[in-house]
Amino acid sequence: MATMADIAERAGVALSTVSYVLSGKRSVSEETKQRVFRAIAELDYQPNALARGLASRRTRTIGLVFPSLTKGHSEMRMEFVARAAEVAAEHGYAFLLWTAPDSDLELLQLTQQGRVDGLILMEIRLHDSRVDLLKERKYPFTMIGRCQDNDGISFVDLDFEHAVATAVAHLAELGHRQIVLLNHSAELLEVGYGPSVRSLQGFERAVGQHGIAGVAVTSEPSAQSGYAVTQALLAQHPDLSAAIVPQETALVGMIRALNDAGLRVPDDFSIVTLLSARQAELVTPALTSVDFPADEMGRIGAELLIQQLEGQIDRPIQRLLRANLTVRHSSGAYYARSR
Amino acid sequence: MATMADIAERAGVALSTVSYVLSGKRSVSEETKQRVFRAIAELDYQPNALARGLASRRTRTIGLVFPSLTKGHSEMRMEFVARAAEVAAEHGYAFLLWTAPDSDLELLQLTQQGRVDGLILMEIRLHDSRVDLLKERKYPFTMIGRCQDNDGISFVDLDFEHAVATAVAHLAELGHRQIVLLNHSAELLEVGYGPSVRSLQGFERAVGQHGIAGVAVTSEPSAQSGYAVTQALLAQHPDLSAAIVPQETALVGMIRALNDAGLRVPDDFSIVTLLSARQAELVTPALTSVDFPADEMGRIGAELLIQQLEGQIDRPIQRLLRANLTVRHSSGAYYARSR
DNA sequence: CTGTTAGCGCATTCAT
DNA sequence: ATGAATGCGCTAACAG
Repeated sequence: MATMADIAERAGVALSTVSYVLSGKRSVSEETKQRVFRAIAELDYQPNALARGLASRRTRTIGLVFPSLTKGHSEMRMEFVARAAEVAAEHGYAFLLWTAPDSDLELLQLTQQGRVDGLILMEIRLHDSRVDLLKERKYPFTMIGRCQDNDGISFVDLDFEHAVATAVAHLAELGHRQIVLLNHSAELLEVGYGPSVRSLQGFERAVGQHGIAGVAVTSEPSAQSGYAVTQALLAQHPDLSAAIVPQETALVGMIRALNDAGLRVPDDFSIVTLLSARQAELVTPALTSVDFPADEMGRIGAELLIQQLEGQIDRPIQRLLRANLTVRHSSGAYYARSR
Repeated sequence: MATMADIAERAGVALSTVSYVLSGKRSVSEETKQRVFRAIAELDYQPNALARGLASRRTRTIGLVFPSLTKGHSEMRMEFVARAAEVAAEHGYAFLLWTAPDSDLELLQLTQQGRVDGLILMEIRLHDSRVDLLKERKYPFTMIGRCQDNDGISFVDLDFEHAVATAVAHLAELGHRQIVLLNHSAELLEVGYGPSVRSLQGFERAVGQHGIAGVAVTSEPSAQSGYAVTQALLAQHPDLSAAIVPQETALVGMIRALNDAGLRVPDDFSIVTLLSARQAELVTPALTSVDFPADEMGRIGAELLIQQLEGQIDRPIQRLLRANLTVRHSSGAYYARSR
């Protein structure tokens, strides 16, 4: 493998000149440039990223701390990842996927290994020790999600309160008087997982404003759990006629429980999902949804980090996105209109 | 940030001794070891991965070349990625996600930058120039998928012929006399995308063996396309009573087209999917599926590469997995049994 | 405009 | 069992 020294020798210039031709950090005569470029082409030279990183103290690599699979990865999370990786590449950055450290210590170690210039964090809790850690060390990072206190941190998040309120308003307008929020797992709510907590807050406020009855329950992320929870709900609240469901797995269980109870969706029971458009398209029957802008969040998360690393911003940028509600119908006529 | 020199000074030993304590590549007295470890703890030292990689010519990082989002990423692909990343971490490797280079040149450059020790390739075609390229350069890599000729290359792949044949057998046994394969897009078939080609081969052979009529069509990966293709199918082949569907998006379109035509799934029309268990669980109504072992393939893909990098194998390992058929029912009773 | 040189932080060879 | 010294391939300060 050719090195910079090989190029310098072949082009008959100093090693540093090759470096400067490549970086453009000082002017080089056109003729010299051409000689260098020719040598590079002839020797099929490609700069060594490690040596570059070591000398410049910049790796041009960003990392994303990725929640472990075993916790049940949602399609949404993967949309963040895929889009963030793509954006990184567009900006000339490599993308390191780091499965979630069990302890904050491991996260700290990652930051000390010099593999990446900065990190994207996701699955943020209202009070998150990882955030405190990185903040204290002044390590560059952005969040997909947000804490309670976000002073000095760039993030992109969905306005869950608004999203759920939108769903409630839609159902209230359809005439529903008693609706349920099938929230994420009880565990997530307890540890202060932002989306869970804020969805619940938005739900309670909105049902109050619309003067309708609201029941909030949690479900594990599985069809089994969604099925069981729905059965219990139907028994306890026979007047329920609609649900807001922010998770795909429990949603499937709910639909089957309703069907088994003789209720057809959406004729006898309305459901509004909170899913990415990609996911919502895959649900049968077609359901109205508040569209979680997952790829947009992945994109912005990566862009904010890169901007921060390149000193393009002097203070944190905090983006709180609002999701739109898309009314979907089960009939194939839908396809004709949506084309 | 503490460096090895800091540790050496604090422990009162040579820099190289610290290195050897860490690597264990030569014996060090117990007492010296302890002094070094204490210094490491006191200074919160963490080795710099770049310097290590530069000096040792091993990064302990593997890369996965990831098909671009714009081509429509399937849940399956993300399962490969997530599981491979997890396995890498378990083995102490970092995991670089590289969005698919448009050209082979870019792939070549990646291998020359020294960022990774080896690559995992996916979305393999029967004749794949990327594979030829890496093979020619003797660059370490493994495939999730396989080519026509796989001499000297480790891979893990699903036996698609067998998978589709299993589905055909199941449908034949149920009494179906005319069935359709709703294959991946025509484009993928044309470029020789392995799963498409092999699924088709398995389908044609199996329908022949069972003496039933088989119709093979392609669909773009969208509900719209699945809907349109199904409408055309029903018009041209009124005796069709079952389908084999290896993609989730077209599947949704097919189900809706059937419903709009007054056909209920699975009562009036049988569908066997070829999806990961994770995906299949999310389909409503519940459908029998040949379970694509996506995470297993991600795991093996990563493990084969790491074994190869660590010299644990002397010749290629080629794993062709067989998928099992899971019979699913729409009733909630299913949950009770599957628990 | 260009060349020389000193590190970046570590692994490893050569000494002892 | 340990130290000293060299170099991995590059960036950037220094020198002209």
